[in-house]
Amino acid sequence: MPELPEVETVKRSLNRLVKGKKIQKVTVHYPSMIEDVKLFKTVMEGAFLHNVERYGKFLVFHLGRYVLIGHLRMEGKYFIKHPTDPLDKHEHVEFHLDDETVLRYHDVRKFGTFAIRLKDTFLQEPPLNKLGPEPLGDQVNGARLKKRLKQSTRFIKSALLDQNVISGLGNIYVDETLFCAGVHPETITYTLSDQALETIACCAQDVLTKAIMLGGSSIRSYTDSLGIHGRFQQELKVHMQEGKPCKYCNHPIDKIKVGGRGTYVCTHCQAKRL
DNA sequence: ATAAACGCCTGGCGGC
DNA sequence: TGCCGCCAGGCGTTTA
Repeated sequence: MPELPEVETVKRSLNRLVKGKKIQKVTVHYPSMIEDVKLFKTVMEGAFLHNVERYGKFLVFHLGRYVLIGHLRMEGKYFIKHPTDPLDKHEHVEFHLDDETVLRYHDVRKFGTFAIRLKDTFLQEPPLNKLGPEPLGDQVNGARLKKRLKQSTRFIKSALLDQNVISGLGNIYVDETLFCAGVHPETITYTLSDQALETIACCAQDVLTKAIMLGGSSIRSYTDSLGIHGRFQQELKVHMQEGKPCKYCNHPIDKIKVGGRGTYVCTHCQAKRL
C-alpha cells in the first residue's frame, strides 16, 4: 500500500517521465473513482502536465488554472505504455499524451480517487484542507505533537495514522516508527512525554527518509509503479515479521489488532508502560 | 470530541 | 482441482 515514501517515489517518476507533456485525450473506463467525470474530461483534455506535487499521500498534478488531485489508496499505480498495448483489466483511466504514449492508471481494488480543483484554492478545500503537517521538514516535532495530542485518549498508533495529525504515515511506517521509538502502539497518547514524542517524530523522519532513498516498499500487492521497484521492504523490522525474532532482542514479533488495524510489535523492545 | 461501524473493491488465502 | 467465505485496508460518511 502506497504511503508517503511510495507516493514520493511515484511523484518523482512522473516528473521525470511526463512533466511538460500535453494531454490530448482522456479515456475513463471506470467512472466512479472520479468525482466529476464531465469536469475531469473538460479540464484534462488539452491541458499540459506542468508539475506533480505530493501532499501527504495525495498527488497534485498542476495543469495551469486547475489541479488534478489523485489518491492511490491501496493499490494505485501508473504505467506508461503505447496506445496500442492491450488494456489491462485493472487499467481504469488513460491519459493520452502528445508523444504517442499513454499514461495509464492501474488499480486492482478501484479504491483510488481523482478530483479537479482550482489551483488557487485547492489547499483550502477538501480533501486537502485538514491535512496535517508533513513529517519531513520542521513542522513536526515533540513540542508540536504534544500541543496537538496532549488531551488525546487514543492509542498512539491511531493518532499517527490520523492524516489530520500528521500526513503521509500509513500502517507500515507507523509500525516501523513505533518500533524505532520503542513505544508500544497501544500507549495512551496523552501519557507520552515531550521527549517521547520527540523521539517518535525523529524516528518517523528516519524511517521515511530511508524508505524514500530506497524507492519505498514493495510489499503485498504493491509491487512497483512506472518501473520502480522499492527495496525498503528488506529493511522492515516489525511490519509483516510475525513470529520472526526481533532484530535487536530476538523476542518473536507479535501481531495484534490496534484500532482495527493489523499491528506488528516487539513486546520486549516496545513494552507497555501504563 | 471521539470512536466504532460501514461501504467501497477484489485477489489471495484457508478450509473442505 | 475448484468452490466458498473471509480478510485486508485508506478514507469518507454515517451512526452511537
